[in-house]
Amino acid sequence: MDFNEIEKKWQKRWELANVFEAKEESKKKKYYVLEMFPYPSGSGLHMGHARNYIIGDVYARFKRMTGWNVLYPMGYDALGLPAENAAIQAGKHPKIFTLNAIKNFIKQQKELGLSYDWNRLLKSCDVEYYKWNQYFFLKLYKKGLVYRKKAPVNWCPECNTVLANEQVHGGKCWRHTDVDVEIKHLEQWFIKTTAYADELLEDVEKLDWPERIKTMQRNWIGKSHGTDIYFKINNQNWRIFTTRADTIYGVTFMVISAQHPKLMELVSERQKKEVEAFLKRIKSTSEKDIEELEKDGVFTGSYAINPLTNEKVPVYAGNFVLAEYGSGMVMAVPAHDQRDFEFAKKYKIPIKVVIEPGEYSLNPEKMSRAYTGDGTLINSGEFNGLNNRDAIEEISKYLEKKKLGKRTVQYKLRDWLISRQRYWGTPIPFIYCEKCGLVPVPEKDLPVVLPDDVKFGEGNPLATNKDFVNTKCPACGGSAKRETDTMDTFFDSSWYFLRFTDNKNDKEPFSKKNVTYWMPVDTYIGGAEHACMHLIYARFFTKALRDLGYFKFDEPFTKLYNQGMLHGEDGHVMSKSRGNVVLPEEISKRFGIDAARFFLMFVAAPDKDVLWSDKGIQGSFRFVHKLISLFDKKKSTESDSLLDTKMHKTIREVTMKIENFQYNLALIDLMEFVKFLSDREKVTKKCLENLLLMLSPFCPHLCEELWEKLGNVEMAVTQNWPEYDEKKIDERAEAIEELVSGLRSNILDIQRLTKKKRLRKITLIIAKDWKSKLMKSIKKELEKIYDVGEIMKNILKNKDLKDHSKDIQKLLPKLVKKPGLIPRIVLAQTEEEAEINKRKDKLEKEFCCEIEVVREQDSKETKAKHAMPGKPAIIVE
RNA sequence: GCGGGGGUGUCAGAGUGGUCAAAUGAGCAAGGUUGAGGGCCUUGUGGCUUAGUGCCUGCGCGGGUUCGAAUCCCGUCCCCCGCACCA
Repeated sequence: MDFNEIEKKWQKRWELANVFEAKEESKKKKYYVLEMFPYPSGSGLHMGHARNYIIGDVYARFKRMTGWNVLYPMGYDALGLPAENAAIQAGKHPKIFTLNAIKNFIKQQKELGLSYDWNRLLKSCDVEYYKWNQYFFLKLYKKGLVYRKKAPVNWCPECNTVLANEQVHGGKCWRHTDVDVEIKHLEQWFIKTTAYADELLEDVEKLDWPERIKTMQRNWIGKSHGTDIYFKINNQNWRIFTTRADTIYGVTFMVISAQHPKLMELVSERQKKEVEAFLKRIKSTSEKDIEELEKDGVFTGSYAINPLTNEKVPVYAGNFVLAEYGSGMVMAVPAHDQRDFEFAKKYKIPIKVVIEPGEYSLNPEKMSRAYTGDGTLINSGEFNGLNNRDAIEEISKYLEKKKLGKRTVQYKLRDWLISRQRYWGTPIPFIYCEKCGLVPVPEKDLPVVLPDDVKFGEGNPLATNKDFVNTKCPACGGSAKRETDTMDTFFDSSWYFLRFTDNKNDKEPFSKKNVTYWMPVDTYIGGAEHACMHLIYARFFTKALRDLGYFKFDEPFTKLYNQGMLHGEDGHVMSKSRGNVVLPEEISKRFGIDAARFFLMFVAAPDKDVLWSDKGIQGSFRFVHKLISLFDKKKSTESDSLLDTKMHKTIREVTMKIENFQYNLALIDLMEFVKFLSDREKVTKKCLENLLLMLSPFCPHLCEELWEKLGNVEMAVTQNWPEYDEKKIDERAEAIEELVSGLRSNILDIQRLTKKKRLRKITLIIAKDWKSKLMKSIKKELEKIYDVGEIMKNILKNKDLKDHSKDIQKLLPKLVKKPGLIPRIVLAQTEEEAEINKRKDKLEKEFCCEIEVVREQDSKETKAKHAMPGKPAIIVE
């Protein structure tokens, strides 16, 4: 069988028949499956990406077959820095670079057999898409959710432009490795995400998301209760935020962020040089880099007055204080905060203890680290003796009364800095007019089209394009200049899922009807790396648009599924630079894409990180062949209880497991089913059909092919998912089968161990003591009826049993109040014996010897005593 | 630094209080098939022992809770991921 040929054949047929098209008119209930908006990287798609999409594809296919009207679209987050970097370095225009990359992606994705509705395709670099970015930006502006503020940026004097953190390497420019990056403060556009901080936090509870992602979101929003305290510095009030108002008597210095916009106001003439030198030492704006650095700081020359003690303490500028959080300045209590402690030690600042642990006393001279635990207040004036937790409350109240402070709520979540000084993004639709100031582009003048003809590598490409920059003021008609900042690409990915519901609409971003029908996304699939930023922005956007009246739902993604990462065989993340990339097309050539899909879904649970294995896929390849040869078997129309049991049980298990994303386990069940069918002489057509249908989400091409070979005209993808009948599942038939096959392997074992090729006579002695087997069966039955833990608790109430855990099992039946349960199982003994007798002929034939079946009580053999409960003993002559 | 996740057999990975010496696949070994190899099929694959039952050890390391722990708790070591201008 030529796999690549059948892949092409079915991909074509699916496309021609439009089987994956999502339509709004349907009697079925809608289901929206979505994978996170991929960035079409220039290096194409590797196995790691493939795994992600296949996880979604399996689910979408499964949902379609189980009776849902499924929307499963694909689009590309096409704007962004890598394309622009390529433009600067390789001289390729970002548009050509990106469109090529997308073309490649689509081709590769189609070869994977993914069941997207390609009619819904989106590219965020199309004007038809990004004009709606501008539209929404203006809506948010009107709603008062957009503002401008100075913020620090990386600046390369050589490139004459702003650099992304990514373009800064060790404080130097990525293109000019000997040029120091400077920090500039520029006016930037912000979106007030914090306006929704509370709702974003509260609604986390409503989401059916992995608990760890929810935790990360909560931490990211980082709501904390604290107190604003006013310290006088140079006769001006400076607000500082603290969660530890209880330690205010322990303040021995203050630290202002090195990035604080008003820092220079505090710097005295004498200290100016030193501070400037310090600022130069700190190159990058990135917090990551700051926090990896050692605590570093410099005295500003100013002193702050503690509002409660009236003590004068020095103000330092420091690299470990965040300008963006709280007030950008902290009161430092070295005795009770580790960072403050380290700083104080370094600059020989006094340490003042204000909390006593209780069991022992703290000596500021001898402390090796800060004491951050709870305790009783000392050295704190009238608050001495209070427990420190109560003191937070008391001191805050006191400060409020004296108008020296205020209790507040502080969020770690910051407003979203949305402007980028870059070309390859959505132009921010604003105009600067000398007379009228900042003027929004009127909605009717949208879109502001990104010009193609620009120069890269010398300053900001948009700013140097005269045709773009020079324009007329929409208010007064005078000459004016366009905003040259573009939007963060997270803006694009914050609402793309809405556009999929109505991607061709040129009158509005989406119709209310469609968005109401399809949204919210039922299952959203993507990596945990988006746990904070993208998912917060998208949630924020949804809430903001809801309040603008576009729809009524509060949350965009009902359920979130985090897929794991695929690593290369060397254990590292797959990446071109590591050279451990595995390409789907190469694997497909060797094994067919279905075997690859099978392996990827089989190797581990979809949410786990796994290692690619070239050897491992061999097993999947073998399975595919086994499956194909299964179809050469004789087909029978007659079924039996064992076959029914296996089939219905498999359907039950597989259905449940796919629903829960336990693809790996579902595939094991299917493999075992195939093995079972292969070992039988005849199989029914129904079995084979159901098998194919269940396997079709994983190996769609091959299943279509085999499905057709069975004589079916309608495609497998259009079929309904097989249903199971609980009544047809006969656990006992299975148990007997197990017993007999166990017997067989026992005989084989003996053959091997005795090295006798031919056994003359085998005596099977059926043990009288079936207890153990019985117990197991009983327990299994019990588990269906009771919670086992409950039963154990009941047993434990009987004190005498405490030391006899092994006996507990034996006592289980006594606890069973359900009559009839035990007799039914006891009955099984004789049935099993009969079953063995039935198979005797077959076994004799197989081993070419005589087989005798006796019951234990009939046997004089002493060895019969050792007959294993549950398995017949065997005597070999 | 802060936040999140994870350490299971030769390997990749199931299993998250009891039916566990631990699914499944890979690897390795033996046997069968084959002119040979490959492929395929069967069996085995922690240790000791038995024809079989059994016992010991065992899920990063050290403690604890429990009748019972890979699974829960505490401590500890190591690895991975995110941290706001990468998407």
